[in-house]
Amino acid sequence: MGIVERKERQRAELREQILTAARRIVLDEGFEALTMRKIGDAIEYSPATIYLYFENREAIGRQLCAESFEHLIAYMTPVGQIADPYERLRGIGRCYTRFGFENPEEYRLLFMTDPAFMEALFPPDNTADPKDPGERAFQFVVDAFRAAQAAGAIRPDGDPVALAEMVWTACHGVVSMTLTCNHVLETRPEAIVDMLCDTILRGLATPLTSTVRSAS
Amino acid sequence: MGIVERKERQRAELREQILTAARRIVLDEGFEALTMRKIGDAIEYSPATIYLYFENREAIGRQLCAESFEHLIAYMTPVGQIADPYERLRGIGRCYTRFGFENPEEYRLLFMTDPAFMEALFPPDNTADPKDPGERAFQFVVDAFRAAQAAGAIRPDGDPVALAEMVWTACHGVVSMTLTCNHVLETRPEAIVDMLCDTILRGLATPLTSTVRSAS
DNA sequence: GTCTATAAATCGATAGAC
DNA sequence: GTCTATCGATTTATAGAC
Repeated sequence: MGIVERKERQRAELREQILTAARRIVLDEGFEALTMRKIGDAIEYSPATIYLYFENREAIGRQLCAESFEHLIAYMTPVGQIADPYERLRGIGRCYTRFGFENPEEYRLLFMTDPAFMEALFPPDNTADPKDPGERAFQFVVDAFRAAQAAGAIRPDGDPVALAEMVWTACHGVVSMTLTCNHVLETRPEAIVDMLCDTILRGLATPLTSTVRSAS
Repeated sequence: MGIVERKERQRAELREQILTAARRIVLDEGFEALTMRKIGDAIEYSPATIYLYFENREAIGRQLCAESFEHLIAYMTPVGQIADPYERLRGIGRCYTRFGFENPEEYRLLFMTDPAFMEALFPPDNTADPKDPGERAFQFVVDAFRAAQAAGAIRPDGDPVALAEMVWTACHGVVSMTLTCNHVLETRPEAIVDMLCDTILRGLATPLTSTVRSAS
């Protein structure tokens, strides 16, 4: 409880104020609308001061990105409670897309902006370090597929990693298309997601002999 | 062959030069890198001159967008030759995504930029005018689903429009995720597309009774 | 630690000379 | 029809006073 501690505390507080102001701007107007001047106005400090707390604008973006990723994970964690592997996979698709629909600017920042921020979440090279938050969350989906295969809910062939990337990209498509070209889709986005997950899971559950076309 | 005609010809030529220069910039560096100054430098005219041929930067973007859409349609038309409705649907997914992979900046301009350009392709309100190029191309996919249903290749229930939007958004997901976060996906994008189309079509072909879970 | 002031670089768009 | 010149408004980031 000395002077040094107080200074550190105050420094951390202002840093948090900067992030809070930046988060509000990004959530309201998108990342490209985030400027040092706006942050300075919001926290009632000169723009120059911000550079004493963050290297540059990108560093703020990276930090916001990491926090938004935690937000996404918070959306997904309840799915872990679902025992039925088939329903768990459906829940993953639903929760992931719901995060996007309900937090459009956060989703934009995470997955629709320059990949520079993503790289902070995923390993820069192919280390696949399980400590990376992105890798950890993705592994959750992979495990769900593995469990579904083990339980016989879906076909045992097929690389779980590839399957996870397949549903991830497909779900991303519904969200990103909805966010970019809102009024173009005639069908309700949530209905598309449900149809998509159902169709994919049914396609994976199908015994190979039951398809209409067997050859040619 | 009078003076008036020559002037009109020259005017059209310069207009085309502007578009060619703009197209090259957008294809190389993306739409946000397109500036009137760069165009002026490229065609060796003052930036001010460009405003005599296009209202503003957005008008150039709209024109480029329309041309890129024709490019996309050129990728898709060969699929019309495929008689087998099941294979035609697979071909649609493959050709659509191939356009995106091979023409990333055009794809970005069409489907990953401000919706202002899309609106030039799709009806501004819900008129669904079949003359709109976007509506026309989308109808092509809808018709493919209708044909597949009629031929018994996929289940007869399910709105063809919703099905078309489902595969469209799913394919869009693979392309946009690949373009935005290239190195994040472990699986080859083309492999994801194939797996996705196969799985979806198999899911649609499945008789309802053959799924693993029948109730609960 | 914070500020003012400013550098240095953009940009879109326009007025007016020629 | 084209140009020069410029307005006016951005931006990020920094130098240096206090």
